[in-house]
Amino acid sequence: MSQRDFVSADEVAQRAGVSRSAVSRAFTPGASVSEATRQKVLQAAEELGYQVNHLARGLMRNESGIVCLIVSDVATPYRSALLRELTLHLQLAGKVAMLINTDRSDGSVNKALQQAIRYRADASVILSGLPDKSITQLCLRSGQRLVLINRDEDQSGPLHINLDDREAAARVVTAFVRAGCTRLAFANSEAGTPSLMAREQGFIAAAREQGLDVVVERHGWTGYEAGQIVAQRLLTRKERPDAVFCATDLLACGFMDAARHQFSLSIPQQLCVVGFDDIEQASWSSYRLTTFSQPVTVIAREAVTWLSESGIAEGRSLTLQADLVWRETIRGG
Amino acid sequence: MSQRDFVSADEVAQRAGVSRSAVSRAFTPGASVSEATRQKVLQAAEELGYQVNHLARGLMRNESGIVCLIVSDVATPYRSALLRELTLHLQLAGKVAMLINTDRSDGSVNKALQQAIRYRADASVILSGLPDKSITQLCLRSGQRLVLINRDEDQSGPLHINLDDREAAARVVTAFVRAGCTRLAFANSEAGTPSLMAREQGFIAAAREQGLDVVVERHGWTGYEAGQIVAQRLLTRKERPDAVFCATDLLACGFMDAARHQFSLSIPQQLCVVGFDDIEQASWSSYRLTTFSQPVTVIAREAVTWLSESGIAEGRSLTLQADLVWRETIRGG
DNA sequence: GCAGCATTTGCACACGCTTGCAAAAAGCGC
DNA sequence: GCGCTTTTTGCAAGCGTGTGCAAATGCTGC
Repeated sequence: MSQRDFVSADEVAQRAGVSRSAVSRAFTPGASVSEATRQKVLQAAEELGYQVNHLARGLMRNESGIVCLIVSDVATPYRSALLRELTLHLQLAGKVAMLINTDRSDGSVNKALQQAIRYRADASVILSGLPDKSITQLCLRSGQRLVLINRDEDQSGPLHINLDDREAAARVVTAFVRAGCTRLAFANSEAGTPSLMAREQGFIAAAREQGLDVVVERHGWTGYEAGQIVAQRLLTRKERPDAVFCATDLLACGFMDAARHQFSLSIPQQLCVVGFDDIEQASWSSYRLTTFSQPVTVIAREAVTWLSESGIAEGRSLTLQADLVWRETIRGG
Repeated sequence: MSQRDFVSADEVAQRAGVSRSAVSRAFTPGASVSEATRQKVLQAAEELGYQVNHLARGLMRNESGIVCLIVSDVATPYRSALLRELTLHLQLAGKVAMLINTDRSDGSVNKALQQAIRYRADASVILSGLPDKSITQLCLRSGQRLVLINRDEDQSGPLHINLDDREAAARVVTAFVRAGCTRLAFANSEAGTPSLMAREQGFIAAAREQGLDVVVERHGWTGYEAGQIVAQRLLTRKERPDAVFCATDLLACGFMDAARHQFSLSIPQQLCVVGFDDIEQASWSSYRLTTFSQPVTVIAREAVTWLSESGIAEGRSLTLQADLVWRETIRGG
């Protein structure tokens, strides 16, 4: 390392002609300092370019101001949108985000949580994967807060934020039926995350209530290519589906592109499609996809207010509704 | 705050029946500990769920392991891809990423850098905006490393990583001319960042060498909608362009969608389009956009190796080439 | 000027860790 | 066993900050 030499409170104190405690107090809202000395301190700090050392402050206050965001596939539209909202709200709350990228294994989530502990993060938000119970217990025992987004599995202690995927899926069935569709299909990936599976199961259950069967096809990881592959499989069946619910907008985009360009199907005339997430691309005029919008802003707001509230925070479970935004990939509406 | 109570090295020492220094050394690679005690320590740590406090370690070692990533518009495809690569490489190098979201103002970049100083980040990587020189000087003086990506303005001290935008732009002109295009246009946003302007100017200059004029249209911020608006303006001219270089893939997507769906133009038969960035959507079969791929992996690797190399790091300037990936929005090739 | 009170200030300890230094232990050759 | 060298260990100081406590200062009303 090169010689590192940040200016410390001592130097500021010396320059301002006060004690070091005065400096500390000048930077602590509500501390007991006269306006006169506070000004002297602030000016000296300004001149020297002093910034409070948050490592040391965190050590003393036992509160680092750091919140870990644990997520895989950051570069995905929905994930990055959620990330944007979270960091934004965190910054507004005076916290700072530490970003940890995981692969799709649960092991890497465990490692990420350990990193969160090492930096004494005030809280961790888990957007992907599911950590071992022993690790989450360790976090909670250490007084670190935990937010699980769309992770389903309920344990007391953390804040759980989930969408009502089953209810959404049921609405899709209704819309398809109303559009006169009879051959329903569900396009999914093999990721098997709680929310994806809930959508699938909710869709099948609601269809059955209408006396309809559902063809399910799953492939790979939840992305554009998977959508194309699944389209390949679904659209070559003798009984070609006339309505497809895609577990994800990304899947839907791949699916629609394949349907149009390889199978020359027109949407929604010959094929209705609904997605989930309302990523930006869903509104592009090549897609105009009818889909459910994830309330990312609400999710972020709820998460941040919960994890930054003072006192001990009770574990809670929050279920939000996803709004169906109607565009043009489904007849009627 | 709830009662926070992380297990400390003392507790581990006590359980393992050794001194606190031994615990510290057991967690310091290359420190002087016998294998026997190290094992005792590691086991005790395991049992208690101990994790080294990196705030305290950072305080002592004068090296926090934190690297700040300063970026606006995280949710944008290119930015999030770069972010993914950076966090990935940082983690491989044993660092951890602190993510700071800025709006498009330079002021917010300054604030972000101050935050980086507060957490005593080992380095900061700036992906958007340009901080005041006084702040960057403060960073350097404090021994914090700085990486500026596509920020152009050269100052000694930081590592600068730039693309050869002008050269790329010249290649586009060549390709357009070879495709028989004569009415060239450039679609840009009003953001005016160095790389966007370099592409614009390089394009104009290269066209002039071929004796061709360029119509330039700029609108709003660099996104999909801007591309649509710019298309509106360019495609209603009496002399309709037959080749458009879009400063960004996102612009190109909006542009193409407008060209096709509102103006019923076919690409590349009636209109050639080239983008920049090679975002994922550029390869989607609705676009199949010919574009330049940003070497995000190389950028991330170079940045991380530079900022984590020991000794004092000389400021450097690195110029990379963007590869032209040929798809189907330009005739010939 | 003085007693009585509220406000401000500095001292010193604590936070959890690393590391130089000297003492203790271990290994080695005889 | 003894002197020697090498390895391991514990002590204690220090990193930069926050904060309780007691001393000091300022203010008020007489």
